[in-house]
Amino acid sequence: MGEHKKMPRASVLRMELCLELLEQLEADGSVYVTSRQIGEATGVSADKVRQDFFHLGSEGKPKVGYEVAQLAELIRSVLDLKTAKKTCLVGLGNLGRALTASNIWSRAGFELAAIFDTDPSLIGTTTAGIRVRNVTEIYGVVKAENIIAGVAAVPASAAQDTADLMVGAGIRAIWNFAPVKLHVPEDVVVESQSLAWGLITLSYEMKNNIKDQAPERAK
Amino acid sequence: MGEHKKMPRASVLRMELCLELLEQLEADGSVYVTSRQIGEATGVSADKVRQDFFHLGSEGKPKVGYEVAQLAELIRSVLDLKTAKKTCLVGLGNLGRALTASNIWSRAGFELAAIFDTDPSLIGTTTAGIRVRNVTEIYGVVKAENIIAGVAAVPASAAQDTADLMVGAGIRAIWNFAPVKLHVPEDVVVESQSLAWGLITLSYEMKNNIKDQAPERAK
DNA sequence: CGGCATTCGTTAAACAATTAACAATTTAAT
DNA sequence: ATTAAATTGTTAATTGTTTAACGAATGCCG
Ligand SMILES: NC(=O)c1ccc[n+]([C@@H]2O[C@H](COP(=O)([O-])OP(=O)(O)OC[C@H]3O[C@@H](n4cnc5c(N)ncnc54)[C@H](O)[C@@H]3O)[C@@H](O)[C@H]2O)c1
Ligand SMILES: NC(=O)c1ccc[n+]([C@@H]2O[C@H](COP(=O)([O-])OP(=O)(O)OC[C@H]3O[C@@H](n4cnc5c(N)ncnc54)[C@H](O)[C@@H]3O)[C@@H](O)[C@H]2O)c1
Repeated sequence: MGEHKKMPRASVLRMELCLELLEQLEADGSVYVTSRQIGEATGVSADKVRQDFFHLGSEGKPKVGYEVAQLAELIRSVLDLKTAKKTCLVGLGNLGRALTASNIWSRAGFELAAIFDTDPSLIGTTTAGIRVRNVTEIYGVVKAENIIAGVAAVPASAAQDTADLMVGAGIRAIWNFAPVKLHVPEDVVVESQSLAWGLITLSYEMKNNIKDQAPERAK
Repeated sequence: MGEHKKMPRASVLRMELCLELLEQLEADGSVYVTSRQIGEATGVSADKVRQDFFHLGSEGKPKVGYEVAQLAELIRSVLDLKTAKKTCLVGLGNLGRALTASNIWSRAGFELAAIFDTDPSLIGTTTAGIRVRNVTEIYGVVKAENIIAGVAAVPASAAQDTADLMVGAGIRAIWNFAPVKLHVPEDVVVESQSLAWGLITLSYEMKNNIKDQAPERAK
C-alpha cells in the first residue's frame, strides 16, 4: 500500500470533486463504488482515479470497488477536513457577503468566526449572526478567539496591508481573492483565487475550440 | 520567434495575472517592463514569465524588456478578451447575485445580457438593470439577443438540466459553478469552478506546512 | 470446484510543465 | 571603439503528471 508524503496538487483538487460524489452516494445509501463509476460521474479517467487513491493509500477490493463511507473518511482525513479551523473574513463587500451567505465553510472544516471591515457604515451591523468589527480590532479578536485562518476579500490595493495585519495577529493561512501576490512568512500558507480565471480561460477555450477541427476528446 | 499552437493551461492563468499587472503599469505610465520585474510583482519566476511570453510569440528587447502597452495588447489578443461575448446567468441565488454585482465581466469581454431563474418571486424583478426572466424563455432570448455564453449558478441537482437547456438554445460556452461534471457536445466549452477548491487546498496545505520543517521556498 | 471476467494496486512508459542554461542582442560606460 | 552588464529568445535538463500496462485478488457462474 502506498504511503503519501506529498500529494500532487491536481490530485487534491480531484479529491474534492470525488468527495462531493461520495457524500452523495453515501446519502443515497450506496455501499461500494468502483473507480470506473467514480470516473464516469466526475469526468475523470478511471486510471487517474486509481492513481489518486494510490497516493492516499487506497483500500479497495478487486471486483467490488471501494467502500463509500470508508473512502470518504480517508479523503477527509488526508485533506484534514475534520479538524475545526476558526476563520475570519476581512472585507464585507460584494464578494464577502456572498461568501458569508454560502455553505462552503463547514464542508472543509472552516468556521466563520469574525468579520472585519473599515467602512463605518458596516461596522456594528450583523451579518449571518456575526457582528462586523473594525479591522483595527483584528489582533485582539484573533488572539481571543483562537482564529487561525483569514479570508482577504478587500480591494487589491488593500490586500497586502490586510495580509500583514493577519500575519501580525497570528493567522497561519490566508485565502486571498485580490489579484496580487501576497508576501508572507514561509510558515504562512496563501491560496489565491481569482474569480476571473474562469472567464479568462473560457474566453481562450472558446476561441480555440471554434478553430479546432479535432477538439479534445472527452475522457 | 515561437508560434503558439496551444498554450498550457497554467500559462493562460498566469497571463491573466500578468495582464492585471500590465494594466496597472499602463495606468501608472510605465513604458517598459522586464521579465524580472513582472516576476517580482506577480510571484512567478522570471524564467517562467519568459517561457510564457515565448508561447505568445514575445516581442521584448534585450536589456530593456517588454513594451507594456504592446504586451498587454498581445495578451488580450491571444486570450481573445477584446471580442464582445454576450452572456446569460441562470440561477440568481447567493452566488448569482454576487456575480451580477461584480465587475469581472468586462475585463474578459463578457457582457451580462440576461438573467434566468425558476423562482416566481424573482421573475420580473430587476437586478443590475436586467429583468429576471423565467428559464423557460431561455431559448427565445438567447436566439434573439445572440447570447453565446452562459453561467450556471444553480444547485447541483439542476446543473445538467440547465446545461442541456443552454446547449439547446445554442450557447457555446458554459461557466459552471455546480460541483458536477456536465455532459455537453464536443463543440461546447465548459469551465467548471468549485469555490470550495480554495478552502480544500488551504486545509491540505495547512496540515502539511505545519509538519514540514523545510517548507517550500518562495520562488 | 474451476475457469472467467472484473477490478484493484503497482510499476513503467509517455507526455507535459517547469527550471536551468546560455548564446545573441542591446544599452551604457569607459 | 571596446568592454561590461543586463536581458532576451530558445534549447536542454529536470521534474511532475498522466496514461498505459499487467499480475494478483476477488467474486461469479456453470
Ligand atoms: N465581487 C466579485 O465577484 C469579485 C470578482 C473578482 C475579484 N474580486 C476581488 O475580490 C476583492 C473584493 O471584491 P468585492 O467586489 O467584494 O469588493 P467591494 O469593493 O465590494 O468590497 C470591498 C470591501 O472591503 C472593505 N475594505 C476596503 N479596504 C479595507 C481594509 N483596508 N481593511 C478592511 N476592509 C477594507 C470595503 O469597505 C468593502 O466593504 C477585490 O480584490 C476584487 O478584485 C471580486
Ligand atoms: N454561494 C456560494 O458561495 C457557493 C459556493 C460554492 C459553490 N456554490 C455552488 O453554486 C451554485 C449556486 O449556489 P448558490 O449559493 O447561489 O445557491 P442558491 O440556492 O442561493 O441559488 C440557486 C438559484 O438557482 C435557482 N434555480 C434552482 N433551480 C433552477 C433551475 N432549474 N433553473 C433556473 N434556476 C434555478 C433558484 O431559484 C435560486 O435562485 C450551487 O451549485 C452551489 O453548489 C455556491
